[in-house]
Amino acid sequence: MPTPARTSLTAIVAAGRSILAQDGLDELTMQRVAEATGVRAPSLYKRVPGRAALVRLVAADAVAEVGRCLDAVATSGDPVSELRGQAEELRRFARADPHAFGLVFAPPTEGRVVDPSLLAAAAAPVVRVVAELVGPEQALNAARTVTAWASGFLRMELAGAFQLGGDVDAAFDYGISLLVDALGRHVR
Amino acid sequence: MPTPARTSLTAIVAAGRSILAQDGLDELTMQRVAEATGVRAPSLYKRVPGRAALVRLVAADAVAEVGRCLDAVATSGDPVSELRGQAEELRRFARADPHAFGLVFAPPTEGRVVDPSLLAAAAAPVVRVVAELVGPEQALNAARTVTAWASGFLRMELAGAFQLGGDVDAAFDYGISLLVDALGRHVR
DNA sequence: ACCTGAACACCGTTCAAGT
DNA sequence: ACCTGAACACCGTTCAAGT
Repeated sequence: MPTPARTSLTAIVAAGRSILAQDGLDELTMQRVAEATGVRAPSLYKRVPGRAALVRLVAADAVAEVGRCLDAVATSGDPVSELRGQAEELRRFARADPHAFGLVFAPPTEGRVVDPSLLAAAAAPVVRVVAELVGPEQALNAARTVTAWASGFLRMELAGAFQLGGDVDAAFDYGISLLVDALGRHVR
Repeated sequence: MPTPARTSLTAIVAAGRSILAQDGLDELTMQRVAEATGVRAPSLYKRVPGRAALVRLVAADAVAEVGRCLDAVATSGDPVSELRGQAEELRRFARADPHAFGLVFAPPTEGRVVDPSLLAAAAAPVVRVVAELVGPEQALNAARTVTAWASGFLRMELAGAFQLGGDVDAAFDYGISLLVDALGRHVR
């Protein structure tokens, strides 16, 4: 006899993101997710193949959110200030949800990669803004440079890797200014 | 009655790095390290407080190696080619030992940070080369920009995050060229 | 059709007992 | 002093049994 479902994939992923945000990846266990969704751990396997897949779904959810944020923030019409705004927006996200940010570019060897099409969608707003700055031919290379810098900087900042003193805010501003200036000069 | 030690901290860390390199972080278990060092798992606790600390020691070992590589490669006397060489050297390391590279800037929330002084030592060769390029005042900001870009780019590359097509080697070259040019122009 | 308790394999960690 | 087997808590996962 059929039984009504007591949870759903979206509820599971939402619970996963909440636990990740609050207590980190190690605490993102099947048991805690089950508890948060009002079900027992074995029931989760009706919706999700296993923990690794769940972590990947949670990461994908975070990537999608980042993409929406990056898109929403680029509305001024001026590519230079839009690109700065996107960098600052990414920094805001990283600080608001550092565990989720840390999952975005986790190496595939740990079994946590995000679906390629989702990564592409999240990167699209940056490519769009950068294209206005350097033109379509170099847009991809330029967007990759900016994205690499921003994600690397934020990861280092979150990891507490800036240990040589100095003003980290100033270093962030130095970096984005250097890139924006260099890319702006790239136009012809 | 005293018993001669059957293993050592250095042997434990070396075994840990080897297992990490070959099979990834999830396989870096106390049991596998114990097996590789010819001892039982509980004995490891005589040298190491626990798995989290062992992972940190392994990460520190990798960071120290990166620092030595970055130092050894900067000998041409020309800061521009030295900086390019350091970027390529970091890429070589990341490809040779992706799991170790992935551990270098792991977020502190996962409990894996490297000792600040070790990070400083590893970064020192880059700061030295960059200082020749932009002068001492902006050396730290500039080094942070280059390091953030390089580590972010390599992490994305290892994560398979470059999904929009294009030549990834060309994107790496574009990025380091843009940075070197911009920093070179920064001199006065 | 979905949910559950019980069970299994595995891991980190502790500790009393051995040498 | 160092090492070990045994034990404990915990987690991921499977599955037969329930509704």
